[in-house]
Amino acid sequence: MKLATWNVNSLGVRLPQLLDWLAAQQPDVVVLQETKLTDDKFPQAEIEAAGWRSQWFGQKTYNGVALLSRTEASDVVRNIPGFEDPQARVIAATVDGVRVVGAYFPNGQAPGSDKFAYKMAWLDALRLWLRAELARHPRLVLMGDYNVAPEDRDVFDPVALAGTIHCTDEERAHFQGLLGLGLMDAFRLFEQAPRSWSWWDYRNLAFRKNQGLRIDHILVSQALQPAVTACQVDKLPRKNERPSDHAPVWVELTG
DNA sequence: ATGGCCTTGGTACAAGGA
Repeated sequence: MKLATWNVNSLGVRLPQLLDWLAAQQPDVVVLQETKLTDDKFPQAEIEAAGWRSQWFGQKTYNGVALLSRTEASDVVRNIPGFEDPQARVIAATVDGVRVVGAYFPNGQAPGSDKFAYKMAWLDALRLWLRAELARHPRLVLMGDYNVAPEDRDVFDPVALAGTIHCTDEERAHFQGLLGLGLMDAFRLFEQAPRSWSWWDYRNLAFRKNQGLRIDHILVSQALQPAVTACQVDKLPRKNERPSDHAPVWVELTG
């Protein structure tokens, strides 16, 4: 079973690239972030014609998430239950016995800002909800755009970017809090090339210079960890014409 | 050359992203 996450930075713009990638990679489950589409604009017909079912949850201009699957998804949840949020950031469902949580974590803009405070509150709510979700569904995967670089080795210039957004101690403590629920960073279960990133700024020739951050993650529950056989960032779509600034990340599970 | 952005809404350029 192959599960993937990709921040497409506008599904309206990136749909052809998504369909190409689905055809090439044949994932069983994909979560998307930053679809930037209201629900009436979601391209369900095109995705279904390619062979994937869809669940989606969007809004105008900003945010928006979706969950695509080969088989039908059940028990779909949109956003964090009990956390009032005008922003469409979470979609969760059960697919083939795995609880899949797809999330677009808030950016946070800058430490000390209102948006940073929202990010912290959102992260608190996410962790509380996931604790209960894990009790109900031991086989769980949390994947998406976390907007957190967990360690210095996930940052192209950790000295220059120390304490800046994605790299603050508060954000990293929240990431550790998720690990504290019994989740594992699937990417770090395997030997990886140094300077592996999932996002490169559109500016400054960042992709060509490989100056990026690893902020898109796949965390797997303890019950699933023995089943994980591979986890990789697929840099190829970042080389497309008009790419998303994020690359997809995927994980392979046996069974 | 030692730096160079992209998307949306809306039709100029501000806001947001990371």
